[in-house]
Amino acid sequence: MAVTTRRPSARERLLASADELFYREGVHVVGIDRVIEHAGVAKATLYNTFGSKDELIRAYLQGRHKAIEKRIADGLTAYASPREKIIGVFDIQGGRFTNPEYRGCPFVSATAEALPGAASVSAADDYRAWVRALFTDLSRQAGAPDPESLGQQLQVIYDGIAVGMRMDHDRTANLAAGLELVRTLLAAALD
Amino acid sequence: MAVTTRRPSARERLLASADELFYREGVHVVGIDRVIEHAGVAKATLYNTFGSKDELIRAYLQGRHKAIEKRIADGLTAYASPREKIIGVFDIQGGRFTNPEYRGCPFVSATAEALPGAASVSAADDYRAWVRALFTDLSRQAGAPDPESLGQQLQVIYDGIAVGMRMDHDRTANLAAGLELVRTLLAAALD
DNA sequence: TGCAATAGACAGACCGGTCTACCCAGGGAG
DNA sequence: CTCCCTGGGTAGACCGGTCTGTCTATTGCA
Repeated sequence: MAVTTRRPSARERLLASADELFYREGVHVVGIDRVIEHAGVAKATLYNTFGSKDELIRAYLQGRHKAIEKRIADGLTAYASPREKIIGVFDIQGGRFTNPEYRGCPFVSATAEALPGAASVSAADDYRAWVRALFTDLSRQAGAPDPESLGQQLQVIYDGIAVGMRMDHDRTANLAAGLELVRTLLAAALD
Repeated sequence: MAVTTRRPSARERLLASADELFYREGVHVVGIDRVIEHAGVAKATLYNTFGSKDELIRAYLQGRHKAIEKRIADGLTAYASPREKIIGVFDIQGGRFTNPEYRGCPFVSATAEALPGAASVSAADDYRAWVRALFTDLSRQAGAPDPESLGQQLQVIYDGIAVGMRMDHDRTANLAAGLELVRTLLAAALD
């Protein structure tokens, strides 16, 4: 009954390798050679599959985006009201943030020193638009009088937590402060 | 009566060049050769003066730190109460944030892909400790029941605004959301 | 005369990307 | 069943360029 364990394709191994190395050490620091060596894939295969390092970075970020989307979509089913779902987003992501392997928002890191036209920039744009739409939609469903404004404020908190989680030593205090901030904001905007 | 316009020292020119290039394009992207060329200084002088690129980055970040400290200290004299001073920090920094040349928090950018022992990391630690102390002290003076918690929440907002300012297109909405968030938070924590 | 600063060659490593040559499993065709 | 071909993958040399950092030799000024 065991499923035949198919060896992952070269593309899958490349993406897994890029995801691990790019996130842990940074897209600029990690070179192509290390990605292919860690994936056990030839260099020509990388360039046949992705075309350039920039496109590999894009694929890596899009994978992160999809994973976050799925994690939040799955996690939010456990929360009932829109208001609880907003808290839920921070709870779900907070679980990731407290992971010792958390290295900050991959989109913030990848675009920190990116050139204007880089693939990472457009991938980050897509991600941030999705986050904002998520918060704005939930705010609207929760009956906020100005859902755009509330959504943007929630994103400010979301970003602030992620930055503090990467740069500060006391992650617990940071996350707690962010959650407290969310509760205060919701009480003021919805009650 | 004109002050004799002394030519800036090599150290000063190097720091000014590093500040401009490192901030605009990033500490990893900009190489030593561009820094010295823009400063009009020989490479050997750079290494005699700073010892390494890492130490030049540290000096660049320390200069940013001092400049922010001075700008806020000067600006805050225009605000009377501690509570107004808290708003004042965001007003003062918000003026920088809306500058079209704003490229995000230099400490966030410089440490985005830094190796664990890099000079940028310790410089960023110093800066963040100062920001937190600033917010915590003002919160205490404002009579907050839990100044540490309020200070940390203010830093979350501070970070979130900076990230949004770098990554989003609509900076005005981002800054407005952050300021609104600060007012809501202060009303809840101090009233 | 002495010292700091200069220009610039140089070293050694690494970068992204290209290219050649080879291997080998799978699937028709005979 | 066997043969052959195709196509994806592999290994790794190689390219031009850039990186940080060192060193030499020279210049200009006090």
